[in-house]
Amino acid sequence: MPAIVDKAAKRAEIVRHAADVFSRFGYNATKMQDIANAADVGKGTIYEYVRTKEELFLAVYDAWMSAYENLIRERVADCTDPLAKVDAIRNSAVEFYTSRAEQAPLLLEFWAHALRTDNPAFLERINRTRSFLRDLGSKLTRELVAAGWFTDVDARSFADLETGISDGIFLAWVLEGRTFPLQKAFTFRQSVIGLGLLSGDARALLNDRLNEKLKRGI
Amino acid sequence: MPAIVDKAAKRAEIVRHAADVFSRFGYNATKMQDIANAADVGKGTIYEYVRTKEELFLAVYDAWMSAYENLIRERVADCTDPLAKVDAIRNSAVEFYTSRAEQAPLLLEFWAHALRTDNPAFLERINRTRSFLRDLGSKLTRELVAAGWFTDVDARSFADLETGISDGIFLAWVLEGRTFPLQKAFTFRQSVIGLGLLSGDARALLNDRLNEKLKRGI
Amino acid sequence: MPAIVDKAAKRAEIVRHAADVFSRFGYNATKMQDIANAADVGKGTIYEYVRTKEELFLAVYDAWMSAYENLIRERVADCTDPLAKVDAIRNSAVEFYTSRAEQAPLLLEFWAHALRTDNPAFLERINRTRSFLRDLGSKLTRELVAAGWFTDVDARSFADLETGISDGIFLAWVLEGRTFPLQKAFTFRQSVIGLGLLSGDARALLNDRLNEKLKRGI
Amino acid sequence: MPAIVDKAAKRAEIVRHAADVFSRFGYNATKMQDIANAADVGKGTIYEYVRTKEELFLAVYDAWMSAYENLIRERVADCTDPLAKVDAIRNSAVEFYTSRAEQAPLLLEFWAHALRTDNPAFLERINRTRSFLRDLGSKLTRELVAAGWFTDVDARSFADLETGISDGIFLAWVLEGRTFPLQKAFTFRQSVIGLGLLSGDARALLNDRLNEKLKRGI
DNA sequence: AATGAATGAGGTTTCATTCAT
DNA sequence: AATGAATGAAACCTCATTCAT
Repeated sequence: MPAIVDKAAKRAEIVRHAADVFSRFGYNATKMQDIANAADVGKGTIYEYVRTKEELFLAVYDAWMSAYENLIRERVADCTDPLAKVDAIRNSAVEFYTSRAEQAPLLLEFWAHALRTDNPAFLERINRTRSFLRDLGSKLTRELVAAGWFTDVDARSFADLETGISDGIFLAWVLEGRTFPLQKAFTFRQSVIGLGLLSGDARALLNDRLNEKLKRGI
Repeated sequence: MPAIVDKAAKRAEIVRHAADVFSRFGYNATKMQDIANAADVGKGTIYEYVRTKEELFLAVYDAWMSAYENLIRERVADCTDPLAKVDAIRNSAVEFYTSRAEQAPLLLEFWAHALRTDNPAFLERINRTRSFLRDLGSKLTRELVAAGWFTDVDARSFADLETGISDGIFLAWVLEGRTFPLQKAFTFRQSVIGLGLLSGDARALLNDRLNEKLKRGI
Repeated sequence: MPAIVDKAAKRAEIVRHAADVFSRFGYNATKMQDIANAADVGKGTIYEYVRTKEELFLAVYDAWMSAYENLIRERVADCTDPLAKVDAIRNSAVEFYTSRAEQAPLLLEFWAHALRTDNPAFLERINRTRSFLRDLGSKLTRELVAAGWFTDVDARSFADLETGISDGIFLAWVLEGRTFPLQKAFTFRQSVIGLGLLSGDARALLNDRLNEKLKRGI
Repeated sequence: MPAIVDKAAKRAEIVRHAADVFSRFGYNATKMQDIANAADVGKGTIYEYVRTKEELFLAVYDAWMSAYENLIRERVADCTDPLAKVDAIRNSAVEFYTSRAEQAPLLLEFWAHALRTDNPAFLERINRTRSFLRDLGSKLTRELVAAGWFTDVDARSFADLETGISDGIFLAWVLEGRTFPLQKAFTFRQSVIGLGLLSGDARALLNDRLNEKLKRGI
């Protein structure tokens, strides 16, 4: 009886180990041999599942971002209330990055690499997630505006701003050695943003609590 | 009589050319020979002014960030009004990054590199600028609060958030191929943030204009 | 079924070619590419069997000295008479060096290198052969004293002196461009030494023959 | 008034410092800059007195060997008795090498280099000292034979053997890290040789003392 | 399918030497 | 005479990828 594992499963296994090694040593310092050792396969075997080291790098990023998107999708699907969806997205981001704290620097390497390689698949994959977040954010923003929670705002611009802010906080978190709690930074940010966008009625309801958070800081 | 150009000037000259070549091809793809050619010196000459390729990379970043800090310092010094200072900082950032659009991807590479190299000077240099921005931002935030423009807010947290947002917008701008005007993104961001932090009086004064901007988007 | 040539055999093959090239051009002038060409393998292949050029140099010396020790061991094992053993050792040395005349200068380079490198393995390897010769020489000297051939002499000191003399003659031979027959120098040396150590009885037996040789010279 | 030091004196000064640095680091590891620093002159200045690094190496060796020859010449000139001259030569060698123990490894490097370089001046310089020793030794041997101290022996062969033995002992001394007293090894060697060459009458005179030394060893 | 031996292009850095001042 | 800035040839070693088994 042949082994039941199919090609896709073995590829995923290799990618998983590659993620591990890349995370630890960085893309450049990682040798294909290291990955082969980690995955407990021969060096040549990797090339049965992946064309180049670069493709492996892309596969690692793809796996992460797919997991990220799925996490958000699931969490958001569990909510009916748009405000709860906002919380779900924020929490997903915090959880995801926190749980992958060790891998975080690799994301920066990935972005840097994407800007230099000839292979367009890198920027494409990055933008797939950006689109996902932009569409989700836009839709949600429109819901919040429609529900009267938000001032009338350009949904697309606001969604992009939100994504940018998340990335910026993440960047600071990585560059400062992950020395502050991501959770708090995201909460603080939400207070600042929320207070700005809240309509008169919503503001009357939440003003005190948000102002208190602003004052307290991270 | 000594030569007219001193060592420091020649070093700066080499760094200038290195910045050029690094920007075009990226750190890894750039060969020392390329830089030597660009600077019209022998390959060995570079090593009279710089110990390693890495040190040259650091020197390039240092030159940029020093210029960036000086630009902000000068612009801010020209203002008396705290709100004008806020504009000055924002404009400095926009101008700086816009004028160095071609070099922008290199900044990402630098950050990625800083997280992987053993040389602590990289993260140290990064954090020098972060500290500068944090201190300046904190001071300004406190002025704005004291002047009654801002709600009472934790100055340090807010300054960090602002820096993070700027970086995040910059990141999006770079990753999306600099296809949107940085200026507009910064302005939109300021509207969102401003609206949130404005006190009642300030809000009454500016509400309509800011709301209009929020609605318009980038 | 595995390949017929195992790693050790291929390594030995590479070392053999390295010995060749090193001998011809010297350690410093030899490029790894030269060795690769000689061995008809890729440059990288060498590094599959050897970590550095230095290690290759050591391997060459090790191969030679191991062969040298083995030659002496075998020749001595074939003798029962202690005087025959003395001849066997002398002849081994002469044969070995004569058959490797072209390689001789490399031995000097090896010694010089051993004194400068940080790698202690070089001096260790040298001293392994020295110990071998010292032990063998000491044992033989004691046999000759016991058998009444030699005056009572400190065996260890004498063995060391003998090794030193051999090296000295070898050195002269190399530095003078191998222009005199090693064989004759060794024989002359033995006459001088022999005459000195021979006990009264032994001297009476051999005096005329040895004196004749002394008078004749090399 | 110009400085009184002439070119030759300054050259000697540079060579002196070069000897120092070469001795410490070895020929290859020594950089011209190191020598310039040690001599407290500019790098270019060295080239006013010496054509190449190799020539400097030769000059260092030449200075040493000239001093060595002169030492022997003077010591021998002080003796009338041929046996005293033998002692003088031996003592000169021991003193010279002992006083330059730190420089000893460089001699090996010099020999190795001489065998590889295209420049014939290296081997020529080596052989000048060898000739000096050979001539001196031959002459002395003939004196000792004539005076009845030595058995009739081929003077040239014996002188060469003696030089070889000295070099061999020196070699052992260097390779074993100068861990034994050169003096004792030379004395022991003389006992062995002396006992062999001494004529019947001389032997009768010295036999007991030499045999005692043989038994004692180094 | 799995392997790992073989490959060789590629790049940073060193350092002896030159020469304009 | 003295200098030291400039030079560029030179060489070790790495490592992604291939391919015969």
